[in-house]
Amino acid sequence: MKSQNQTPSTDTLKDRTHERLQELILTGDLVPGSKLLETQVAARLDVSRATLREAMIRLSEIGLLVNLPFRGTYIRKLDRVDLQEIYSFRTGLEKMAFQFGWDKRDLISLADLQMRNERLCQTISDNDAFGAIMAELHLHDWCYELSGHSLLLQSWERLKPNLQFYFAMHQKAHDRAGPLRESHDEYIRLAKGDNLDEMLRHLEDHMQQGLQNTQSFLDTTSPG
Amino acid sequence: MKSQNQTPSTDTLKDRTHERLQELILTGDLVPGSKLLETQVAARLDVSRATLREAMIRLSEIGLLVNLPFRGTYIRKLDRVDLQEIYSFRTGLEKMAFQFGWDKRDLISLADLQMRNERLCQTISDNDAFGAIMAELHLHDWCYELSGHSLLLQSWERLKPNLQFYFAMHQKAHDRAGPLRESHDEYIRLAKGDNLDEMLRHLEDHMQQGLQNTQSFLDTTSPG
DNA sequence: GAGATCAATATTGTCGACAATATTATTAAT
DNA sequence: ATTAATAATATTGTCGACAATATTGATCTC
Repeated sequence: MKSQNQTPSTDTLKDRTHERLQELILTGDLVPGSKLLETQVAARLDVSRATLREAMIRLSEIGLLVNLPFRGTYIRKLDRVDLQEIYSFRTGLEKMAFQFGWDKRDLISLADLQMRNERLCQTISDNDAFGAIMAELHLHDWCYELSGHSLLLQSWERLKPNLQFYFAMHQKAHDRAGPLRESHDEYIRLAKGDNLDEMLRHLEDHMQQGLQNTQSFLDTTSPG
Repeated sequence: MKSQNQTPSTDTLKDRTHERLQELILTGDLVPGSKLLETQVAARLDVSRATLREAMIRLSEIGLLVNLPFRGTYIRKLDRVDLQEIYSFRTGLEKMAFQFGWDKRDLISLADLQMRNERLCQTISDNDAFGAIMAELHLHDWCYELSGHSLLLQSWERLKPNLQFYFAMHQKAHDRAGPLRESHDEYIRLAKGDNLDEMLRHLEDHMQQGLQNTQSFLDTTSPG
């Protein structure tokens, strides 16, 4: 009667703990810069310390947590320079993605892109701030999936939570803070077009604009 | 009398285990594709399973190990497509590094570059294959350090062990397999010059050549 | 009263044992 | 003899306890 190795048990407690802890960080439930007490967090998530520690390692690798041996693990702090690095690196990655994927575009994938943009516009119209963040990231996922480059995709998947972190903090600060409705119009237009260089050049602008938007709230919040 | 928090205990057993295990993989002591039995490896390294597991997670994140939940952890396999991805991604990263660092070059850093190249030539002359691998990687470290971009550097540090892995396997296959003595002459010349575009274009060729060299042995070894 | 020295507490690092799952060996049925 | 079902074994996942280190608090000296 058991499903046996039909479903080969892909879910470990460690993985679920990883997910839930990331959620807690991205929600802002755990405040940036604060120390994470293993016993306390383990109790809150109802897992053992060993399991929690395994989950935390991956978040430390990504950069959402910072681990100091024997000293403790801290939530990443908001920092202007870090944010700039995230964006400049992201720009480079996304340019790579478009270069790798440019010739792989077809009607199906372009229709997919169109859909992702429409979903983004929808969430913005609905005033669903969190949904808009997720929808924007999902829109940008497109080029990485298109590229068919697993290392590139992995790298983006590692970077994404950090972006999401800043987005969430931004959103938490002033609560009308998501992307603008027409912010991706040019992006989509060029992605559908046939001029790669123009697309790459636009990416710089697009990212710069995104950085400005996200960066703005850092002045008001943390003076350092 | 105790040094106290003068030296804030940066060394954990987990970290040393991580290093040693990576060493074992890169030496080819643990054969590609083979399964890693936790009890066995833990005994060999004289650490507990919990400690070993924490060390393995980081190696899995990098890609040197592949973890299947409840099934086990395996040494990465040699694969032609993977190697191509490593190289194409590396090309993109290194182009980024040169773009970020181009204006930061000065006499000191260029002298540093020169020294790294000389050391590489020296190890090649000495027929020190392993040393040559390390020296070549260290030469390429230069541009990432120059860029001053921590995310970019991190990304390179993650990719590097995988390259080293293929280099080591190559070297193990036919044992005269390191980089050629003059392979970096053009690279150095352009890095010292004032034409970024030319440098970037050369990078493509340089990497393509490196790929060809490293890739060659895959045919003879593993047919798949 | 400020600063240093040492004890007490809290927190992280490491370990060995148990539980859950997968793999292998055995048996039974056709 | 081949395949399916089941028992036995091996391996990974998870836990609670102990050891090592850091942090806090108290005591002492000047």
